[in-house]
Amino acid sequence: MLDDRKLAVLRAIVEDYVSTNEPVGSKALADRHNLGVSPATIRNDMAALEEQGYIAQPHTSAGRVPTDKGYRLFVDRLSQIKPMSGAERRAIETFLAGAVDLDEIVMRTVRLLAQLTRQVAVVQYPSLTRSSVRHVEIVPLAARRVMLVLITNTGRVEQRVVDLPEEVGDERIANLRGILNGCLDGCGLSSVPETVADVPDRLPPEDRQVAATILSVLLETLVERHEEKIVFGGTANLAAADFSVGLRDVLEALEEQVVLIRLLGETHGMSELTVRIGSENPYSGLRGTSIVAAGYGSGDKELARLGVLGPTRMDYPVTMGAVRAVARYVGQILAGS
Amino acid sequence: MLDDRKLAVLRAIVEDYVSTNEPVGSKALADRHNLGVSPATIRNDMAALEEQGYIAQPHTSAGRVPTDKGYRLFVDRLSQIKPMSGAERRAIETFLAGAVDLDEIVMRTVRLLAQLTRQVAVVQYPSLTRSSVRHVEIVPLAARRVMLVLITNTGRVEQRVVDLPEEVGDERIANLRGILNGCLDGCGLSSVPETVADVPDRLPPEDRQVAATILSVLLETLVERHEEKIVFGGTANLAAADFSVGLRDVLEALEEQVVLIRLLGETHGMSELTVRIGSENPYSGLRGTSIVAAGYGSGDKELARLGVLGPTRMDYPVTMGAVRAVARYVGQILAGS
DNA sequence: CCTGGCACTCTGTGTTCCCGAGTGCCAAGT
DNA sequence: ACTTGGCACTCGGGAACACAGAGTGCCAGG
Repeated sequence: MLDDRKLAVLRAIVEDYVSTNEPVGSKALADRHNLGVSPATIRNDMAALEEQGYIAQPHTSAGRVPTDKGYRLFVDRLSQIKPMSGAERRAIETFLAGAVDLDEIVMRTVRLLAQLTRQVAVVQYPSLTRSSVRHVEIVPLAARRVMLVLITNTGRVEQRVVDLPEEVGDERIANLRGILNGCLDGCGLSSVPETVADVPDRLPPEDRQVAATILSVLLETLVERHEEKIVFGGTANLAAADFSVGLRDVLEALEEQVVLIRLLGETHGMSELTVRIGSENPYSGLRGTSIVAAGYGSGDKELARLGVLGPTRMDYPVTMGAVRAVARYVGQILAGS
Repeated sequence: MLDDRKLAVLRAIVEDYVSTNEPVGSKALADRHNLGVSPATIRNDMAALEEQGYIAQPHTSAGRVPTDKGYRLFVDRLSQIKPMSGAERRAIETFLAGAVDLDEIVMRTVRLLAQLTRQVAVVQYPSLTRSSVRHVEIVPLAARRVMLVLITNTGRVEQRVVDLPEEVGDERIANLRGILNGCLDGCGLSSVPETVADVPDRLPPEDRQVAATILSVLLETLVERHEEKIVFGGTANLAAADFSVGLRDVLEALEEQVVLIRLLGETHGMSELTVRIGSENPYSGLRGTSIVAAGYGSGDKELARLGVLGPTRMDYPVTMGAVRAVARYVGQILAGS
């Protein structure tokens, strides 16, 4: 059905179209790639490819353009991820290593991805639910007010101010803090609720009310922040890539956390690249854009995802290489800090 | 030089141009506003206004368009800030009040501003340098590693991991924490360096090395984060306002923290609105855009600034009203939390 | 099954033309 | 002295049109 030459033609079409941004005709193909056959033959192949929906012509008697289906085949079978050069790798490593805290790691990652791919970068903060407790701190602020600080093993810090029902002295706070850290240290965040369930019972009766208040805020924090935090950058690259579809929709989508999360997609296993091409992706405003995403994490646990978003007409091999490389290095940095 | 009627004509031109986005001619002016004079008279006035640089015509025999100078005069003398309606105020208040921590306050403020003004919103985090210490926490993470957490009175939290030169037991940490909080509580961040200068001397000799390490990180945090944090949102509104100048430049400027900071401008006193029109602003990529900014803070101290950025052709009275209102409410929320 | 040739079909571009909005100026009116 | 109507002029932008060029599909011959 699709012999090797037809596939080669498709590959050539994708590559040329990506680099020239113009519909590509049979003659140009014969010239620029040495396929060893004449334009007429290529035309026949193109007719077959079009027949099966891999390419299309914008108007009669214009060159051909890959369809989403065509890109899909290209990504799955015709292209090879282009690895980063040694110099690039070192640059990535040193750039990321300069970060002092999680916020900065994430921020730098966004910049790096945007710059490497010349596209919009999207990075999700390491998931709260999949990480574990490193420390819980209760800081007295006023007589009846404390600040609850939760530090995870990924370096993420959540803080919340809690108003207490009564005045509580420092030593009682210290006691509660000790108990909490005792039972929560290293505890996976998803199992925090059951772990702390019996804490009030272990306290003297007069402290239970206070403990319950603090615990409820703690649990609330976990739940509310299940809504994962995502940042993006490099939108200036959108303006350069003259978008077929209005980029207003794209910008709107980017500002919708919910959409963004769904875009990065479900977990598909560590360092596994997910590519969503044009209409494959779940949000209608993003027809005409593709997403290349990967999971990252420390060790073998995927903590979150990152990726880039760009026009369907993008250089997939290079983009995929960059995303994969960045995902790996971020994982390393995270594990090392 | 500029009698009342000429000013009225200028005002009418600005208003019409803002609402229609088309050069406005003498006839249209006479029709839409009852200036009580004929188009011919208006033409004379327009000639005078053009002579003095308040308006210009894009091409010969087209209508007139306000120049930056024209907008400036309009803002300074011809317009009145449009206050928010009661309903809008209540909406702002409740929307902001729902935030649980500083990050969320800032994020919500950005959304709010963007939505109210249909422009790009820019919000600076409350300045570290102008706020004061609420609490310093030192959390042991491992034998030779602690996390330093700095909480300011504006709710901002900075954390940093510190590697210690030697193992330090919990009680020594607690001691240091006590001393730090004792002398830093309520201390303005800018005076932290001198305040902690003598802390090592007050410690037993064996702790001095550790204290010095921690203090140096603390000071470093203050300095590094002097680079203020700024977030923005509502870029989708840029696409709607068909920008004369390429919006690529605008997006680029927005992603440059440094530029953004300069855009919001210097302190001009609390709740004072700063308007930068087109070429008045310091970054060449933003010709054709105006910035409306205001300071906000709790009490009478300006902590940071916020504002919006949009095309020069914007509805200044409404925008200024929205920015001022939001700045006030954010200040209130901040003071109350 | 490949290839060269050929007729056909479009799009995009350049040209021309013309309409209309808007101006500047002038002379007359108040 | 200012306002007003009249008038000639200018220029941008849209419509109509023609045309070159790129690209295609098909066919007959190798």
